[in-house]
Amino acid sequence: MPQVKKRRSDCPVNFALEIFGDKWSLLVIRDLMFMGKTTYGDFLKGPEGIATNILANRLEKLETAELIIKAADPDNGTKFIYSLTERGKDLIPVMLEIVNWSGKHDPKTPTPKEMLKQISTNRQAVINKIRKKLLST
Amino acid sequence: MPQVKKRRSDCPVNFALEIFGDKWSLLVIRDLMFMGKTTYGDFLKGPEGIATNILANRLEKLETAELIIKAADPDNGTKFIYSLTERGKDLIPVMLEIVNWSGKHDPKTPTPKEMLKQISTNRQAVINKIRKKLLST
DNA sequence: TTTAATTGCTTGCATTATGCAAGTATTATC
DNA sequence: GATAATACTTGCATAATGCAAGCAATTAAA
Repeated sequence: MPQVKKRRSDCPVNFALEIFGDKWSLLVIRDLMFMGKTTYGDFLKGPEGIATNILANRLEKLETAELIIKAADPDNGTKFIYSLTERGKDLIPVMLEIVNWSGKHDPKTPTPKEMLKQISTNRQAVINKIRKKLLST
Repeated sequence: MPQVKKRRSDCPVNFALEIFGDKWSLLVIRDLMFMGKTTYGDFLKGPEGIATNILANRLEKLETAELIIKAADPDNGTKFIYSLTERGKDLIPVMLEIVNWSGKHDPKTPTPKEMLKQISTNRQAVINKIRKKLLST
């Protein structure tokens, strides 16, 4: 009998946490969403220094949850291209609000004030722009 | 020398994850933000079944991060009242986007369709309403 | 056509975090 | 003074994470 871990509750906050409630998953999403990264090696190079086994584990979990999808690189047989699914792209608003919150409360935030203003006052346009950029990948 | 854990990066997503990037912290925030809960015992009763030591640990961390504040209950010397700080209340947009995302992608979500529509089309009003309710606590 | 490099992992093991059950400290109530 | 309520703390087992090394498949170089 395949042991499927039963969910702790049906609360929507809990639903989300059971998928990406850890210190690494959203960093992979960030790299795909904002940084133009697409490969295992790309993610590994991030400033936080994720371990190889943790990265492999998160990629697998995110793929199982259908937030990302893995495809062979047609130009390079040793590589795989990861990209966001529609479900993954639907996290753009969540991610932007997180960026906004940190921009407001972290004195060391690197996010330009102009960008924070755009997110606050022009939300939908910013979302559309990011989505559009992701289309072409 | 007090060992302060150095941050992994200055990325705003990482900043947020280092504060509430785990499976429990946002559930405490949820209880304070949406459920009208205010005490240790309240949080303990939640449907997810948080362990007593984990709850104590998260309350301490959230207080250290100044997302919540702990105060003696003037009416009951055995109780403490926890509440959201301004910084904590600023997570309302993040939480609403999470609820929205889960509402869209979890077929078992308990959030009424009407509420999801309100969050999508009337965001600021919903945020204001929740903020106002929290004022009176 | 072997040889080396690139890429994406897996494995083993130490450390840390989580989960569970039980116990303690403080204040309030009887 | 004894009991209850509330908010924790502690000890220990299990699980997750972190680190270093190794491996397998494909590509590029000699």
